[in-house]
Amino acid sequence: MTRDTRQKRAIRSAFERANRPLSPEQARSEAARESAGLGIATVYRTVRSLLEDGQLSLVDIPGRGTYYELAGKGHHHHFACEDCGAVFELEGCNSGIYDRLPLGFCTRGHDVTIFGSCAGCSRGR
Amino acid sequence: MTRDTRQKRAIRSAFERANRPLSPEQARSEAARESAGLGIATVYRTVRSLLEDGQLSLVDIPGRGTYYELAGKGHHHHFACEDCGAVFELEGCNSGIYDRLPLGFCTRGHDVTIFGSCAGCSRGR
DNA sequence: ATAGGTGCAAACAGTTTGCATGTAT
DNA sequence: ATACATGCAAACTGTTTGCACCTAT
Repeated sequence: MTRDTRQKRAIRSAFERANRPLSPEQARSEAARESAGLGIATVYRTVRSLLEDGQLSLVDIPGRGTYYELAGKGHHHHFACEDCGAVFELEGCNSGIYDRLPLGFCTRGHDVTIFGSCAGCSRGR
Repeated sequence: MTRDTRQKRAIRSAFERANRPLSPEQARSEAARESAGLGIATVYRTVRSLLEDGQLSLVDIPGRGTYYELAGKGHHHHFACEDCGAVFELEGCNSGIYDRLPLGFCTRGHDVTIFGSCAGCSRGR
């Protein structure tokens, strides 16, 4: 039902190569090195089907829009560098986060983004 | 330099009345009760100037876009109800969050959203 | 009177969809 | 051969901007 095309291979391997979240446009330009002329609509369609397949997961960075990353890495959060714009994965999660929920609320998940400067950008500041 | 208009009063008081974050469209329809025919562009312009003034702050809810709330409430986070769509403020912040930053990274802020069911929606489930 | 504010529509960015063509099966 | 996938352009949503008109000062 789903065909193995040059474009899909290129997109999947762009996410495998990058070990951090990519925006649709970043994914397109990375994947285009392997599949010239790749259209952005194909990226969106492929990303969506990989999402539904559980092969990718969605990463929403406040103020920066939607990124995607390889799924299956376990629960973790993200770091957005305010200097160079890159988004990184942070391992693990210290959740004292749920302690203060108001009465009657129940929780199904959470989302944490840390902002600052990455190692490359904070060096020499 | 900044004039006191019916529209601005209506928008500001919409945020004062709501004690939770509002999307631009929610703000428009709330404020329109006090200022009929209010245009969405005016909401965006007013919200932006209130932001710059420090009277509002921006709340980005992953997967749901941009909301705004009255500023000056101290550091806190948000809860997004997956059933009714409402966004709530949560008091305080349990930050063990920074413990795991990779070497060389430095932090300037963070953003936490909790997803689940609010008290109204989880009652009777 | 006049500068700043407003509503409308056009312009934009990001994302989705329709359609004719291309291609894996 | 055929059905799914692709690229392009049009459509959509959320947000911003230009402009003629309006209004607080």
